[in-house]
Amino acid sequence: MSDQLSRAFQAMADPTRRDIVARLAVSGDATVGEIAAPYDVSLQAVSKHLKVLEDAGLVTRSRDAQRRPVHLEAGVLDLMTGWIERYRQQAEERYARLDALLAATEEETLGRGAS
Amino acid sequence: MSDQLSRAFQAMADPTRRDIVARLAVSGDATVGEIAAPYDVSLQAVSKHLKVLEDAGLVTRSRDAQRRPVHLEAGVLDLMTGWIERYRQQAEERYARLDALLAATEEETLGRGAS
DNA sequence: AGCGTTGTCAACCAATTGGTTGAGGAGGGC
DNA sequence: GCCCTCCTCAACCAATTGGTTGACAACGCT
Repeated sequence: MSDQLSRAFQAMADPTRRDIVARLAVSGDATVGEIAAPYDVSLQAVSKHLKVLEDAGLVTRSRDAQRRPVHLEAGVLDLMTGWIERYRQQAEERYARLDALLAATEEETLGRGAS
Repeated sequence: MSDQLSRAFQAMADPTRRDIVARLAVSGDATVGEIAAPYDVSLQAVSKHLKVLEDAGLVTRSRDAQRRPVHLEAGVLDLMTGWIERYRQQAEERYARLDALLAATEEETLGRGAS
């Protein structure tokens, strides 16, 4: 689980963390306290979730006095969709080739049947 | 980790499982033995990985005598990219609004400065 | 019927995860 | 200077994960 893609997918595997990402996307930067407020867990637990998101590169934190505003970084999201889309496309191309092959075989069979 | 999206992201968080998905996308259906061959782990470990992928809906297995051909299902991949793209777009729209707001404020400030 | 091949199930193990509580550090406000 | 707010670090805990080995079920072949 050491590479970035693994950390990113791992981070997105938790509903709370996905929810945090969604809120940051919709509402923009927020402090840890604001992020933690809606959840029924300790602030420390949310802080851990943010650390997971940060280690995955999905989020950055700057310093503003004693506040630590959390900012969503879209780059890693693109990394994930890039990976997925790449292989989904490969699968589609393979299906297209398979269909073409089947169609060709079918045609050949029909041709022989007609001769 | 009970909902489908969580299971799907969790499944993709492991490099071995991602590699399996990639191979299925490129080369098409394969048996458990074929899938396990390149890896330096036991067949049982790979079987467990396939179970994770199956529980996530990323893969289906049919029965052909004692073989269990594994087939990639692209639907859940779309589910993942759909989620990600949705919120990435939300973030972009928010940035666009923010930029517009900043530009308007800047213009207003310049206008006042010139008066 | 017996054997080989293919794959799963079960029990176990070490490491990781997601949560808790308690302590403490970093900065502003009085 | 002292406190209050915001947040992180550390230690601990139960549950899950990714791996192992051993047993065995399903099926084709001869």
